[in-house]
Amino acid sequence: MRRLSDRLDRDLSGLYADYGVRFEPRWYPIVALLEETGPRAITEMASELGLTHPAVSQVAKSLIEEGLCKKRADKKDGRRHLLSLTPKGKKRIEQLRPLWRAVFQATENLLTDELPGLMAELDALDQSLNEKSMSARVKALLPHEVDA
Amino acid sequence: MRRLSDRLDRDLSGLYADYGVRFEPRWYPIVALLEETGPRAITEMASELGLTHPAVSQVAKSLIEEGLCKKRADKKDGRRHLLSLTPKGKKRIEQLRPLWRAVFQATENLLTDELPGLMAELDALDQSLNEKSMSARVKALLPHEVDA
DNA sequence: TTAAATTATGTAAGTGCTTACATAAATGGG
DNA sequence: CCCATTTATGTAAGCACTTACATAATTTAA
Repeated sequence: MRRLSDRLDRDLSGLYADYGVRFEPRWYPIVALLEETGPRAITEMASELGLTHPAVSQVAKSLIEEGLCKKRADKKDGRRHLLSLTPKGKKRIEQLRPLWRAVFQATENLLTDELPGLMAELDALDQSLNEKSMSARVKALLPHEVDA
Repeated sequence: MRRLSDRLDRDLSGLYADYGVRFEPRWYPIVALLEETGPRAITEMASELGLTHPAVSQVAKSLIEEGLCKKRADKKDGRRHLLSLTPKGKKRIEQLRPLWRAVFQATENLLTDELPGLMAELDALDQSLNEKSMSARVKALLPHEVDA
């Protein structure tokens, strides 16, 4: 699974350069989330994207340096910083829209035509691990020499 | 997929410490391969495991420092270094055998009971990408503004 | 009201890989 | 035989995350 996901990432990572628009692949999840839902706090994004907050903080810093995002304090909570898209960020998104559409379409085609059950299986794996972690499963099979 | 594989890795990475045996998770693929097939060269292992040769070289160095492996020149090719298990390495493997068995069993149970189609879908994904890369699929859907 | 506990974010350092670069041995063709 | 090309491995640096640590704001409980 890791090899496959690495493979897909590597395969797609050159597309932005080919497309002639400056954009880092790791920016995508955050930019897409901000476009969809508006200004968000670092930990909110981290939680939703399944990353740690320092990872999001680092990407946020990178996006701010590129001018695609800006940060402001949350009036309701002095600890929080809300990240949002700049006009430049929104314009970059519009430039990339056709590329992202093509990626979605290609993914959709692949899943529909060739891998009809993949998403269901991955969701089921997620659920199964929610119910019982892999390590718990392993430990249940071991002689009682390992702490629970 | 990446989140899931990360999740599984993180979940299992504490098992060695819990089990009370000193072993790094990234050693496993190489140690297992050496046990199964005997002494191997760096690039052979890299190719079979889907890693780059520097990655394997780094793990090899780590294993040698731990005393689990040793390296010798290949008599047939003066460039090649064959990595093999030391007696200490073989002993470490025997210590870990019950844990690895439990991991295999847990995996088997999960695949058989809850995710019967997962491996087939992942194999199919691999095949599909062999036939046509994801970026090629995307580019086929784009207006003709991107180099083929 | 105050202090302890919790939560938000930044920074530093580590991890496990990758790509880039370098050197040397082997191979193949003229 | 000689040389250009290919192949094997090591080292350096980069990448995208993680964990650890630190500071500060907010919340909760006494």
